[in-house]
Amino acid sequence: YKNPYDTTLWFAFPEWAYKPESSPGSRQIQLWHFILELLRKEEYHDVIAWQGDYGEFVIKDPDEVARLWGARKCKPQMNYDKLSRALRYYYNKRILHKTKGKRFTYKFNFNKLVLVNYPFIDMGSGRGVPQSAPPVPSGGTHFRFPPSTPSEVLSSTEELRSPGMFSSVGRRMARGSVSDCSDGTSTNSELEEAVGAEDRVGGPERAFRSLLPPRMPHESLFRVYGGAPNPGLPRPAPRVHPEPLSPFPISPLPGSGGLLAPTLSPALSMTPTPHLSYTPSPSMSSPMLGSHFSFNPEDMKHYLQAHTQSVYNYHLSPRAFLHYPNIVIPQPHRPTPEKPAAAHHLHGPPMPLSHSLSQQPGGGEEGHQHPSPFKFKLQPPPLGRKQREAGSSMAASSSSSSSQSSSFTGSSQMTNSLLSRGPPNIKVEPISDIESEEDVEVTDISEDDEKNHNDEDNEGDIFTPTVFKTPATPPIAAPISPGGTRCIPLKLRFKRRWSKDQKMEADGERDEAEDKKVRAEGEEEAERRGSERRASSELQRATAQLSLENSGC
DNA sequence: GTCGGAAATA
DNA sequence: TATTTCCGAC
Repeated sequence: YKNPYDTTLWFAFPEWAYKPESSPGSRQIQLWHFILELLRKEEYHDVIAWQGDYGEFVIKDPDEVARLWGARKCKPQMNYDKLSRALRYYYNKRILHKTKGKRFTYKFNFNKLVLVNYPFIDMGSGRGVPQSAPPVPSGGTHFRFPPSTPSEVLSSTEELRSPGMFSSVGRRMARGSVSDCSDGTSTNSELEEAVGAEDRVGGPERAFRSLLPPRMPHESLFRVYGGAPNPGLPRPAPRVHPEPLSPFPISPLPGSGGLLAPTLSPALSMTPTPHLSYTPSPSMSSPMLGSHFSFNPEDMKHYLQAHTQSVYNYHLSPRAFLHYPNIVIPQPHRPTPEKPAAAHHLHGPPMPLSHSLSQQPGGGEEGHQHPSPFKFKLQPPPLGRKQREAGSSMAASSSSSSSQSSSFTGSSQMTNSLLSRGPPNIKVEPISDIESEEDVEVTDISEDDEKNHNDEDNEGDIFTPTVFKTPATPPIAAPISPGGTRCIPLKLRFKRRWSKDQKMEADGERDEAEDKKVRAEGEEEAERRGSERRASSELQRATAQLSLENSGC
């Protein structure tokens, strides 16, 4: 799958990230996205709401949730039994786990998942928000799902147009987003009903508010995630009004940033280099988002605090913190000369750690030349199931480490291994540790572990922020590729690294994905300009297509 | 209520 | 691939 809108910006992301399915606003919304969507809307608080611990939510009205889900998926026969089965599948993926002893209560493994991808997500909009919910968890990588579908784009567009406003119409639409069959076929009636009920529930403010984490000052949040790498640079003031319609306050859509105002994006224009490395998606740089991450001390401070809190909340081991400082924004080794300078600015916020980053301090990669404390690394695409299986077998046979790496850390380890694999095995923490730390509430860790070891890596870790998983002792590995990476263009480097990994991992699919990435990267540079220009047209196109997509069930 | 295997589905 | 569907077990 390729992002039709902007090939340049997503070079660094794993293939899966670009799949429409991974995109919150996409037509093929995934259940967890949907749940998140409901959770952040006040209208549905009677049906499902955050409760208890950070990331924990209760389905107050299972039937209703099922109905909504069924409506969204155009599965009128949906019921809680089925929905819950789908939820249970998330256990293995580590997207969620069950809170034992509490009926209809589940908990997101935000640390690995949502936070990273949706740093802005509202964990408890207001009431009942788990204090523990780390508002800015990972901050991570700024990774955002690229807008894959026109619908997403549309939503983003709408956000711009009517930010924060909830007219009845708006609400309806919002609702529609939640449970919309798109073409309004059979499920509409239900939707309508719900809408009516919901309408009164929350005003615009609420919706708005809900976007922000309860404890995080808006300012800090926005800033934190802002895309302006340079503190000194002017930040686009525009603050985005998160749209209630979209599940995520800031949609990752390129549409928002890349499409709408690509040129404006600070990241792009101002810091070409960094943006390559650390700005995975256009959204980050998008001005409209207004949420640009800045690395200035204040922001960093906020960010760190938030993150720290979240870590503690998760019962993560302090080790996690150790890595923060190490996180570095990946400096794209762009052949470009400017890069170094830009790199400095980015101190990374303690970013997130997320999948895209690596924790290696020394990473040798690049960034290190600079004092900048943070480094980012790109995470390789998650292994596919095929790979998993294959990998497991391979791993078992080929390397001891592989098993662990594959299973457990997907992100962190993978990253390490792939990107900076000096030493072939980078392993780090035993899975058990990790899990215990991560899954604070998980009841069946043991079970999880077993299963997860295999599955986990692939899927669960996909979302996992590296930081959390970061091994206490990151492999210091080989920061630099044998070939004197520094001089080598980013593209080549990645390619080489990946190639290496591939060889080691022998992964067919993955390879392809990686190759694509590589290409994307390459293209990126070449096309970047074009893409920006293209963006507007793309947007239009996307919008136009929206109608088509909406017709579906 | 919850779990998870198995097969079907798109 | 991500559920959806069905269902037996605890």
